[in-house]
Amino acid sequence: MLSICCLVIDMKHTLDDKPRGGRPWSFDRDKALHMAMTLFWRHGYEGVSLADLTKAIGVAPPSLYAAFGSKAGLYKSVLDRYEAGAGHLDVEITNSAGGLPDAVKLLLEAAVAIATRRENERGCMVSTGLITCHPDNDELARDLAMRREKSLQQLADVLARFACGEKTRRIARHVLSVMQGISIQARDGATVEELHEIVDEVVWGLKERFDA
Amino acid sequence: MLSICCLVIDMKHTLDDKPRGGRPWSFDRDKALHMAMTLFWRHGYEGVSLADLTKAIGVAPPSLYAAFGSKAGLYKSVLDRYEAGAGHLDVEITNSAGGLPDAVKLLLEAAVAIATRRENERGCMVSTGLITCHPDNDELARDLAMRREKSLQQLADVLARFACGEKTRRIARHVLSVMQGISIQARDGATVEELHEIVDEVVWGLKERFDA
DNA sequence: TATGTTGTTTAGTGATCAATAATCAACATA
DNA sequence: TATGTTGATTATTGATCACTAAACAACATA
Repeated sequence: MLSICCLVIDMKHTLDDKPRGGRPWSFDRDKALHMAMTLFWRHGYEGVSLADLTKAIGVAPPSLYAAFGSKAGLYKSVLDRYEAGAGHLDVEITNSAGGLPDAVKLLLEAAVAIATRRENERGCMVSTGLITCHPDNDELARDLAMRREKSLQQLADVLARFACGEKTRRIARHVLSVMQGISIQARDGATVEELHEIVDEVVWGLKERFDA
Repeated sequence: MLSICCLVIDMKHTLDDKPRGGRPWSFDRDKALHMAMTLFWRHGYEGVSLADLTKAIGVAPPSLYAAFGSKAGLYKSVLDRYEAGAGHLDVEITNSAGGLPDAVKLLLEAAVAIATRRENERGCMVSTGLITCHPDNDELARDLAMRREKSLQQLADVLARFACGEKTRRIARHVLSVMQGISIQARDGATVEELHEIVDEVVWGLKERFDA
C-alpha cells in the first residue's frame, strides 16, 4: 500500500509525457477529478448527474467522455485518486505502535480524521459507496465491494505484526466494521469527540487482552 | 420501542375500519408495502424507479399515489413497516442478559440475524439508507439520519440497566457503529460466521471490563 | 334506480437521464 | 502553408424520471 500521498503535479495541460499533436486539453484533468470527487463524495454516484459534473468542472459532456470514457469511468478514476489522496489511510503510521491496541488506536484515529477533516466531505467514499444501487450499476457496486475487501486485507496485513494470523483477520474485520460505522455516523453529524469515544471503547477492549 | 412484531392482518381490501363508500382498493396495501420494501432494501431509494414499483406491485401509478402520496411517502411507509417488522431489533431480548457484555452479545447477534436472514435482503435498510443522495432527497436523508439517531438512543436506554449513564452512551455508539459495519459487510457477502467473529471481538473486549 | 364518493384505467406531462453526431478549433509536423 | 491529429463546441438523441389529467368503474347510501 502506498503511503505517499499522491500530490499530482499541476501541469498546465493535463499529464502527457511527450508532445503528441492535436489540440491540448482545455481543462486540468486533476482539478476535474477533484471537483468530481467532491460531488460524488457528497451525493454518491447515483446522486450526481452528468449535468452536475459538466457544470461544476466547466466543460462540455464530450470532453468528459473523451477524458474518462463514461460516468462510471470517471467515478473509478475519482476513486483511484481518492484512495491515493484525501481518503488514503496510511497504515505505516503503525510503525511506531507499541502493540496491537496502540496500532488499532492509530488506525481508527486516522479514520476519524479522514471522515471529519474540514476540507473533506464527511465520511469515507469507499466505506459507504454504492452499498445499494440500480441494477445498471451493479458492476460498479462490485468494484466498491472489492475495494472494501482490499481494505480488510490491508488491515489484516498490518495487524499481523502484532498478533498471530488467526486472530488478526478477526480483529481486522472488527476494526473495519467500526471504521464503516464511523463513516456513517460522521455523515450523520457526529462530532470528532463522539467518534473518538468509539475509538476509545475499541482500544479499551483490546488493551486488556493484548497488553502485557 | 415495540417488541411485538407487526404482523398485519391480511384483509382483502386494505385496512379501513368502517365501510366508507367508493370503490374498494384493488390491491392489498400491506402486500404492496412488502414488495416495495424488498425493492428499496435491495436497491436503495434512488435505485428504484416508480416504474419498477408499479410493475412489481401490479398497479398503475395513480393508485400508488392515491395510497401513499409520493415515492418519498411510500418509502417512509415502507420504513415504518420495516422498523416494526423485518428490520425490528427487539431490545427486550436483553431481559435475560446477565450483564452488559451479555446484553451487547444478544443485541449484536440479533443484528447479524436480521442482516443475513434468508428471507430478507441483506443488511439493514436504516443503517445504510440514504447516506448520500441527490439534493432533492435531502429531507428523506434527514429522516433516515433521525431513525439512526433514534436507534442510538434506544441502545443507550437498554444498556442503561447494566452500567452508569455516562458510559452507556459511549458503548451504545460503539455498538451502533459495529451494527452499521455489519450491515455493510453483510451486503458485501460476509458469512454469518465472519459477522459473528466481529460480535465475539466486541463482547470479548467488554467482558474483561464489566464482568465480575 | 339515482347520486356521491373513491379508486381505477389509459395516456400522457415536462424534465432530466447518460451519451453522442456533426462540426469547428488548436496544436505538431511536413 | 498544408495536412493530420485531437479536443472543443452546439445541439440533440432516445430513454427514463416522478407525477398527473381525464375519464371510467365499483362501491354505499338515498
